[in-house]
Amino acid sequence: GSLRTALYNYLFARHNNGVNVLRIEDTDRTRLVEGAVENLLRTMEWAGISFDEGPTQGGEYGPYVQSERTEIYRNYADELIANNKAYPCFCTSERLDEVRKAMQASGQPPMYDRHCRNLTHEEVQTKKDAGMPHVVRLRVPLGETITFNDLVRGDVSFESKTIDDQVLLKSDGFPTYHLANIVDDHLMKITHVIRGEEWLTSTPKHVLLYRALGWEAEMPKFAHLPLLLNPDRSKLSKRQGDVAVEDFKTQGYLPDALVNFCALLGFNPSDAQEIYSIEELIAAFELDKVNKSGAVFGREKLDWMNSEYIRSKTPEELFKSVKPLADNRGYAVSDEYLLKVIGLMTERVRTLNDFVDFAGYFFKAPTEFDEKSRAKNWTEEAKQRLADLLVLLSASAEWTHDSIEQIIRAYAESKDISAGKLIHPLRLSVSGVGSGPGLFELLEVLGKSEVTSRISYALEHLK
RNA sequence: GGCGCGUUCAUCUAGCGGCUAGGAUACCGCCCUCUCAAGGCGGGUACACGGGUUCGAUUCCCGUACGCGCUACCA
Repeated sequence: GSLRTALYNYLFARHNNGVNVLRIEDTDRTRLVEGAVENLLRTMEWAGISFDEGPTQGGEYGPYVQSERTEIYRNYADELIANNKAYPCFCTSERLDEVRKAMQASGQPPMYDRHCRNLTHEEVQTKKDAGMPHVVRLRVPLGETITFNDLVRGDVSFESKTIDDQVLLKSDGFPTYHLANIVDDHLMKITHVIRGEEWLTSTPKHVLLYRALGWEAEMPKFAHLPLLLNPDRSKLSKRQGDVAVEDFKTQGYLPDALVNFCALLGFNPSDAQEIYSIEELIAAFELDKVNKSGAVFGREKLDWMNSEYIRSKTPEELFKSVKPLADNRGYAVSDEYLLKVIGLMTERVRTLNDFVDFAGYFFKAPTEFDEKSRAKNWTEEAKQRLADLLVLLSASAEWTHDSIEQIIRAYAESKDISAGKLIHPLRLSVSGVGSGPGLFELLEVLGKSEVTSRISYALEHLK
């Protein structure tokens, strides 16, 4: 989901010759994860999403990491209090919990009861002097209708009485998302905020904040993207399978394919084309072509698209991605050999991993054999013929798919049987499975000595 | 519960008052064929429901149902 959001921001910025800004919103100290930023940066780079301003590239409006900007937020919080737009709140989280429970029990929406909203200066001072921890809350005006225009959804309205007196500054001195976001968007001269739909109901709070700070005129435009959904239509989450971007990488998906696929989840340039280069996506991207309803992240179409991208590449291009996978599995083969395997398998795989997982027989002689094919093809008669063929193949001076085919077809003709009667058992004996690339090509790539030894092994061990 | 957003094939979607409702994935069948894959051809499946507005609604309006999101000192 985050990848898709980042992608749309990127596409929108590039389409409009704008500036794509990366800001690290790390204001929750309880959820800090070691290396998360580096991981994010790596992921974005892999996906081909670049930024013009941010923690690594810098920019006019830095720092781009919120935890380095706490002073700024505190100053604005103070300003808001001074202007009576916000107020300190000394309620403990225990009290807040009780209030919420009580309201829920009586059928009320669980909101803050605004207990500290009207504290006098003296009361505030006394509590501060006593060292009581406090937060800063937005003084939400009562009885107003807040309307804003969303670039995806049109006008959206909320009644201010349904909006909580949002916490802006936490008791640890860090801002919440709401304060930090508005302050930074303003200071960094953000023109467009493109984010997930889960933020839609927070937006009136943000509008109120812009007003309270006197910035409403320069408020950015909002675009709330439809959510990406699990197959059960709940918000896409890691709890239901591997959906972190790194997981797709390790599962052998090409970044271009993932990006292409994600781009088309919620956006469509409105013709029949499915495969889009990033340049085409940038050229076609318009916010008003973005859908309003959530999209199920379906794996089948991604698989298809990935196979399309794989097929569009040459063996040489695929080599550098496949080689490490082969190495990882301990398959010590020459580059030349691996290149040939890739050539034979390209149109049969859906992911990069399939090159090595799906066709292990290229790297290791089979010791187990597909039962279905065995039952069907491994007859006494077939074994007899394979023994003959083994002799013929061993005697062959040439070893190309053409020469192999000639030998096999000639033998079939001499026995007055169809070539299939030889091909199927032969495939089973050398690959252990009943399907795969054309047999003659397969035998050529495997090489003469490997083929003859595998046939011998099968003849001896396969009953 | 409250508030908000949404609703075209199983899935991703096209459609922006008049179409036999189009494409893609998946699925099924046929062709090709040594198998698989690819490719070619063909097939089935959708406008949530009820009211309006209109000569005419998938399209505009209202309601209902359903789904999802938010409702934290998380983002």
